[in-house]
Amino acid sequence: MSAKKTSSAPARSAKKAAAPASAASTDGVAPTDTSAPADAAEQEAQPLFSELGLSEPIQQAIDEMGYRHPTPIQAQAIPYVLMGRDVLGVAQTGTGKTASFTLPMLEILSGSRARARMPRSLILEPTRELALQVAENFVNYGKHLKLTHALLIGGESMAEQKEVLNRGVDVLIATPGRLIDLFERGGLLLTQTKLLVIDEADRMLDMGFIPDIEKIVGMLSPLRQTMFFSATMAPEIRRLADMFLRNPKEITVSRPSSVASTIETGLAIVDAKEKRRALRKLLRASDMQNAIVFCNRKRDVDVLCKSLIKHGFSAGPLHGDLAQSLRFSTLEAFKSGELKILVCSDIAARGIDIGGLSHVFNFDVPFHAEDYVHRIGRTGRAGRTGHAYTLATPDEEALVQAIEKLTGKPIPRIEIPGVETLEWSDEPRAANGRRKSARKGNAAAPAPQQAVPAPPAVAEEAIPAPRKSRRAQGGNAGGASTSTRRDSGLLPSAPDQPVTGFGNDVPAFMQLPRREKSVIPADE
DNA sequence: AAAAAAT
Repeated sequence: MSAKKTSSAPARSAKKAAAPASAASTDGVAPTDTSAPADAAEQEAQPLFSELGLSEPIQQAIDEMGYRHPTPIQAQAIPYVLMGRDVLGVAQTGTGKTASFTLPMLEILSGSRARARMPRSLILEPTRELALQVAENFVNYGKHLKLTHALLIGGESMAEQKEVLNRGVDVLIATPGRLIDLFERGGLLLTQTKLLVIDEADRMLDMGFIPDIEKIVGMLSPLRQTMFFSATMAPEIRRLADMFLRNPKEITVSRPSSVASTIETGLAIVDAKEKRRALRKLLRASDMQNAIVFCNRKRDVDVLCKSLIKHGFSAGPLHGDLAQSLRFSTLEAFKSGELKILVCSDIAARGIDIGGLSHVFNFDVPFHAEDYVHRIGRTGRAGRTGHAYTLATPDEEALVQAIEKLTGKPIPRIEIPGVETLEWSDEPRAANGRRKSARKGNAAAPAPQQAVPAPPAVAEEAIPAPRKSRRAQGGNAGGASTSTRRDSGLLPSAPDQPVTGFGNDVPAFMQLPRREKSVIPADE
């Protein structure tokens, strides 16, 4: 999204506060070579939006937003989407991914009008914030078109959303939960939805949304065009793509800039009780424009944010337990520059695109190493130098090692003046407590299972046996009328299926419920 | 362990 991003920052700054317009590559497109000077001849060689086949109203909106050159994923994906092809995009936020589907979708949809309750296109996003971001994109690029959109997300009045749906929308942007909810209440028909976007598929997977997504895709016509985006192509994601897409054009774009070259990192080991003070020192020491501070827990977000405000910082909280209206207004205030510090959970670790972020602070070391990469990836975009500092406590060596192993390089240790720097502790720490319960589990598991009277092999065969015998009964010509009726209602068919195994004569002990669960001592 | 998403 470098073209989009770099020009969106000044656009915002015009509205509100000062975003540093220091970017060397202000008009930059291909982020692959950030060191190259913005040479005039080179610029000529870059593709132009006007060559992509978008119609006048859309082109005009692009012009007005100050973009001339598409990013690599935009240049590659837009023509294929316009052709009606499915697209599999391996790209993350920061590459211009969103516009690579919103622009051609607007083009395709601009031909006709929506009908009541039947959205013509659907975009699935993992978080509400991302859904809002996509909606903004539609508003911006679609301002010279008469297309309607609806944002279908949780935490907001359903009545209003239903109202909009009833009038008919061209674009439906949704998080999975609310969409399914509304569908099940009958407020929505997806049979006419011929364009589908599944965004951030890898994150949907992490968040356990895939069953929901499968359900939603099942509501759509198989005669649809699908665009599927993911930052990674793990085997599981590949499997999903194969399931949802037909003959897709696969487009892979690399990260806008390598993390290493544009992000200056640092890590300080401090006492847990000193973390808030250490963070304040860091915040005051750095020439910070705006910063995100990540915490691992929602309640720590609240506590830390309050503390920062008390110490005179311009800070606002963001996590999933806050009211939706507050989530959006806080994010807006941060984007506009009104708020300098966003204290948040991992809700904002991925995807959210905030231009010109100068600093990221990890108040806690993230539990998963990949989250570290996602978190610090919020800064150092578009060729600018970003800063990412992490506070660790002495017992978090393992977490930090995991990060350093993943990124392939150590995080330079830093000292914070006035705060004592500690060493990693060599105490076995929490592992002790866990080993205790593990031992308990290991010792408990085999013994009670052997205590179950029937050997497992027999017990498993015993399960289908009663069903078979009942089925055989139902097939009996002169069976009792009541049981015949009941059985014919319960059992699918094949009354003449041959009786196997024990037939009607099932030994009584085998019909007893299996007991092994109750045998395991409940001492946890 | 935590976070996200439906009420």
